[in-house]
This record gives sequence, C-alpha cells and structure tokens, in this order.
Amino acid sequence: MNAALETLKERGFLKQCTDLDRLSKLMDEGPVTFYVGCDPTGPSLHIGHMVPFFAFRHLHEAGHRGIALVGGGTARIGDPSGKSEMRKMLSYEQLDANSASIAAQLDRFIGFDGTTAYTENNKDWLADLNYIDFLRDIGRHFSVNRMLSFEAYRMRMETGLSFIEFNYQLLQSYDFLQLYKRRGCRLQIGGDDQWGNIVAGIELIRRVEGAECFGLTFPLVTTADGKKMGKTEKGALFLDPAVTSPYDFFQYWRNVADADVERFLLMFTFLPAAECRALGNATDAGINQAKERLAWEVTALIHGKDEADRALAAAQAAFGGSKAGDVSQIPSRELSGEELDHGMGVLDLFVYAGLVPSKSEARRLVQQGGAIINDRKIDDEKTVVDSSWLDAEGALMLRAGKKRVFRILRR
RNA sequence: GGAGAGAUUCCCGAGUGGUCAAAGGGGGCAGACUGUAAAUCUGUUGGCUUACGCCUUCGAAGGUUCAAAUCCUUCUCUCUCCA
Repeated sequence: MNAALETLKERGFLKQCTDLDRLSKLMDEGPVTFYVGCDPTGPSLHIGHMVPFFAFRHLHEAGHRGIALVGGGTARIGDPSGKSEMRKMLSYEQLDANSASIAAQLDRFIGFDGTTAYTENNKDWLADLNYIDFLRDIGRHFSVNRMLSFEAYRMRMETGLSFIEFNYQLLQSYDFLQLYKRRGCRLQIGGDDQWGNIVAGIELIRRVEGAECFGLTFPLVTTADGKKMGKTEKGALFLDPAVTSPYDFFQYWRNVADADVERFLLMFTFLPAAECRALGNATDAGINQAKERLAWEVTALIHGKDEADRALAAAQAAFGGSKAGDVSQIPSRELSGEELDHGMGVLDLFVYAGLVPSKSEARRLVQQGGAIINDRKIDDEKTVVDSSWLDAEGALMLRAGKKRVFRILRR
C-alpha cells in the first residue's frame, strides 16, 4: 500500500475507502490533491473537528496537496448527517465571522502555503447559484430513492427532515465537483458521518466529468467509556484559548482513560507510531506519565510549546507536590488587598474564583469536604478568609475537589 | 385545511387540586479506594439564607380557587393520522 495511506492506517485513521487499491496506486504515481470540508457553525473549532486535519497533515507531509474547504455556503443550509434535529440557522454575517476565525485556526495548525496547502470557501461558488440551472445541471443526477436509502436521511425519517437539509448532499457533491474542475482534486476525506455525502460527490463527478475520484473516512472517535470524545463539563474542548484555556485543554488529555492513551497518541500527536504504542502499553506509573506526555504533545500542537510548558508546570504544581511545578502558571485571579484585609467569606471566595457557579454549590462543596485553601480543609461554611491566610507568595490556593485548582492573588 | 397526541428541572421520564423544588434513571459534583485512570461504594444535585424560612421553576399569557405542574381560556411550538 502507498506509504502515506499506510501511515494513516497504522495510526487508526482509516474507516472506509471507496477503493483503497486504486487510490493507493494513484498516490504512488504522484502528488494527489485532496480536500476536507468543515462548516463554520461556531466561532471556534473543537477537538472533534480535528481528526481529519491531523490526517491532512500526514498526507501533506507525504507530499500531497491539501485543500481545507470552509463551508461558508453549505453552512447556510445545515448538514443533517448524524444530527437528530435541525440545527438553528445562523445569519450570513455570523457565518462570515465564523469562517474567518476558523480559517485562522486551521492556518495555525496546518500552515497554508498557498500552493500545497490552502483554503477555499464554498460560498464563492454556492452563494450565487441559479436555482433552475442548478436543478438542470446537477439535480438531475440525484435519485431521491437512492438518497432516502442513506443512513443519514433514514435516521431523520422518524423525526422529520426539512427540504432545505435534504439538499445539503447536493451542495457538498457540487463542492467536490467544483474542486475537481478548478483544482484537480481527486480525493475527499472526512469523518465517517460524511460517507454518504462523499460517495454522492464521487458519483456526481463520474456522471458529469467521467472521472474517477475517491473518498476516505475516519472513525468517529469516542472515549473508552463510549462517550463522544472531547466533551468536558463545560462543553466541548475548543481550540480557542479564550473559550477553553490551555490549562483546561491540557487537563483533558491528562485525565484520559488508560485505554485511550495509545489511540489518542496515534491520532492526535505526530510521535512515531512505535513510541505511541510503547507509551500506551505502559502500566501503573508509566501509563500515568504517558498521559502527561500525551497532554503536553497535543497542547503544544494546538497552543504552542510555550503554552504546553506553562500548562505542564501548572499541573505539576497543582498535583505533583508543591515543589515540582510552577504555581504561578495555575489559573488565577486578583483580589484587592483591601478586600483581603477585611476578609471574605469562603463561599464568596469560591464563587469569585469561578470554581463554583453559586453560593449554594459552594456551601455544598464545603459540606462535602471538597473545599480546601492552602492545604487547609474548610469544614465551616462561615469561615472568613483574610490576609493572614496568604501563603509565602501572597496568594491563596483554592481547591474544589481533587481536580480543580485556582489561585487568588493579592493585588 | 381536518382529527388526535403532546410540551415537566442539564437529559430521559413520573406526577391529573394541597403531603411538590416535583418519583425514578442518566449525566454532573463531592467523599472513600487509587495513579490527576477505570470499576465499585456512599452522599449530593434550582437560588438566597447561620437557621426558622423566603424567592423563582413544570411551553407563553391570562383566569378559577384559601391553594394550580395539575382545572378553564387564548396563544406558540412539536409529533401522528387524514386531505
């Protein structure tokens, strides 16, 4: 098999391919242009979006040309694949803003050079389509009977599928056709929920252009306990540091289940496969360290090495005994000296730190023995904390349970 | 357009006049055990309050009643069947 495909397979990226043998042969012959689509439904990508882009990098490094297609046009409709309900429609302005920030995030990760890796926005060819022409040229190639047999639509026959969403597949197929004509794109990659849409595009190109194109999908990544990966208590794991802080991002990977370590190393880092396996097969203290490595590597890829170092230092300070790490890297907030001198109730302090959303929860935390300040367990909710509590660095280290840490700094 | 069913807390889902901040499950959080893991067990899970208690919540707005998630009216939305 072609080396690049072999890499993808070895790292667990391969789920389905329309014709692996012929694709392999084509890739052996020379650089192949491929694309991944991504609809700008939010202002930031989350880690679940990234699987195809990790694959993008593997293929790009192997010398193939990649296009990241931002779906500024298709997002106007909404992809029903894998969704049990219609998603709410976003305004065009919103979509344009999202497109721009997503393209920037992808650029940081992939490094578009404009020749072997670049972005396109399907808004450019979809926004002004003429309905009648589109139906005559493209629509006639689609069989409703066949479309209804796709899993993505069958699923929605129960709950209802609007006509606008039913058209999504035509637009995505048209994208592939456009990229084939404009850029000679021969391969579309994407999550396995895109299989139906990808296959439809390949068929459209065959009918209209008589050319052979390929599709390759990646498995939906779930955690060992069967949850969708990248879900945290605050929602998805976003790439935007303003939404998910690098520290929280790091902690997500740090806390992954043993059984997921190897798989995640293979898919979300670029460490050699053999090393990933060795790390993932470790036990006890070894597997625990492997998680630290995993967390650092992924954080470095998304937020840069500096942020990864900071997150690691903070984590070590928070969990590894106070001397190992760097407490100044733990998430923190300032509190005025005046207020500290007056003293502040513990409940308010925990709310101020954002460790709990309300005083009731803070009270619960104290009652359940999960509230700790500077290694002192708080068992009375009426406790008042003042300047005399400050540690050597003039700070308060608040802990909510064993995993969440926050520092209050005197200003 | 016609007929019927429905909308309950983060999710699913019970509740048909007061004993309802609302059963049960899921999820979340905390504790124990550990390795910042999994599994298991225990507790907890609207807000404010030291506490008695007070306030807000059962699709929306009105109404009946001493008292409404529960009854009535109108509205919005969803689903099923018919056209």
